Amino acid sequence: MPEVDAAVTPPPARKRADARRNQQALLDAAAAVFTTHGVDAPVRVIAARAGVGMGTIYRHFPTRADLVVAVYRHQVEALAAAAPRFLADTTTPSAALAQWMDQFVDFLVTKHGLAGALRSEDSGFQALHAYFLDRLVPACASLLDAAVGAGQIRPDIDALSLMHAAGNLCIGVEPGGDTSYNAHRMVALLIAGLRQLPSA
Amino acid sequence: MPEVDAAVTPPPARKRADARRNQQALLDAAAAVFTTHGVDAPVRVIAARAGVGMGTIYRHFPTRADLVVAVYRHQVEALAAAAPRFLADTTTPSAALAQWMDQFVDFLVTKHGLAGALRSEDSGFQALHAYFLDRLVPACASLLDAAVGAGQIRPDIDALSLMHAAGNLCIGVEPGGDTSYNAHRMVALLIAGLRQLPSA
DNA sequence: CACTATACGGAGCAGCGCTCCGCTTATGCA
DNA sequence: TGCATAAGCGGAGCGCTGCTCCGTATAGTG
Repeated sequence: MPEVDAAVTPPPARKRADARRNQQALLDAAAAVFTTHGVDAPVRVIAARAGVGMGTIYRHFPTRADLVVAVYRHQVEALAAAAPRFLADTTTPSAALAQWMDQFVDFLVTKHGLAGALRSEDSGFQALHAYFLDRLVPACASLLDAAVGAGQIRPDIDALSLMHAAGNLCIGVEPGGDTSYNAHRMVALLIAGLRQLPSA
Repeated sequence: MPEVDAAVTPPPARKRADARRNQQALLDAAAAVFTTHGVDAPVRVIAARAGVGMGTIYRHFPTRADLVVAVYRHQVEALAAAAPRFLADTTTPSAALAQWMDQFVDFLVTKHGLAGALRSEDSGFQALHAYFLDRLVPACASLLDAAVGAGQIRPDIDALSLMHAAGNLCIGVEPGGDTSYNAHRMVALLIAGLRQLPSA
């Protein structure tokens, strides 16, 4: 059955060279524009920066979410992969949870408007929502379960809600923000609240 | 000095009858449209519902925030006024804070998209932000200070940040939402976290 | 009743997301 | 190397927004 290998790496209908080039150009352009103008930047701007037409951007990334996911995929995967490591390297599961959440907050806060987009009901961001949840909720759940198992935090909360809350707490926060509001501290407070065991 | 009364109720350049009528019609229309389509509803829709033209809506309410504030002013004032009552009627200051916050969450959650709008950096919502902060932060601060004074919660958080966080936790929540996420619970968790005294 | 300050209406402009289709070009084959 | 053709490209254009501007209508006044 040599097809096994072929199935794993099916010469994926290798695209034309210019198509691949444009796709990469779009990713680079989007990454740049997202950091300066946020993930809500006009599509035209991204296309212009990549030096392609409107049609091209929509062919490669049918919805805005597809583009956002493609740009941040690496970082999201890394965050998901970091969860078990945190669990192993940290003294207590609840500390691991807190640290991982801090990483999550860092990620969101440095991405101009991403947290808001994640929250948006706007169709076209659906896929973004789905991808983030799919990758990060299980990672969060593993930490949460460990902490619950160790009796360190109350069991009556699910990972989805926790991620949801943490994400919300990051909305509108800018790295260089001059307000007193601090997303890290708020998420830490939330986790502190989780330590209040219901019976205690 | 009979002018004192005149200063309190200065016959405020009494407007034309049709102007007053239209203003009221706009308020009614906006209230209705906001509840069905959210505070981001197209201006044209509100104008049409009130039976007036585009120009009229912008003359009475130059920015969208002005309209939103006008529609919800009563409820916001009531919320602000309720704070001292909660403090008097509740056994402990921190319980009063929790209950008042619950009221705040109720208010936001039942107002389709208001929490999101409050968070928006969008110019034109600035006034909304300012008004809410101006009315509610002092109310929250009075409860917070009382609780801190009673040694029930940690002192290293300001009312503005707390309101900010609670508001964020309500973003995107719909009253009949079928998700597991519950804004009330999350805000309660946050306050529970506040009970963790820093020294303890 | 006439006159004027006040208010009204909606056409129109600019910016956005997204689609659609005629044109261009890379690629495999002879 | 040259050609046929599928694959890909570009941007004009549509529909929907927020918001402005100015010619028109009318409420209030003497």
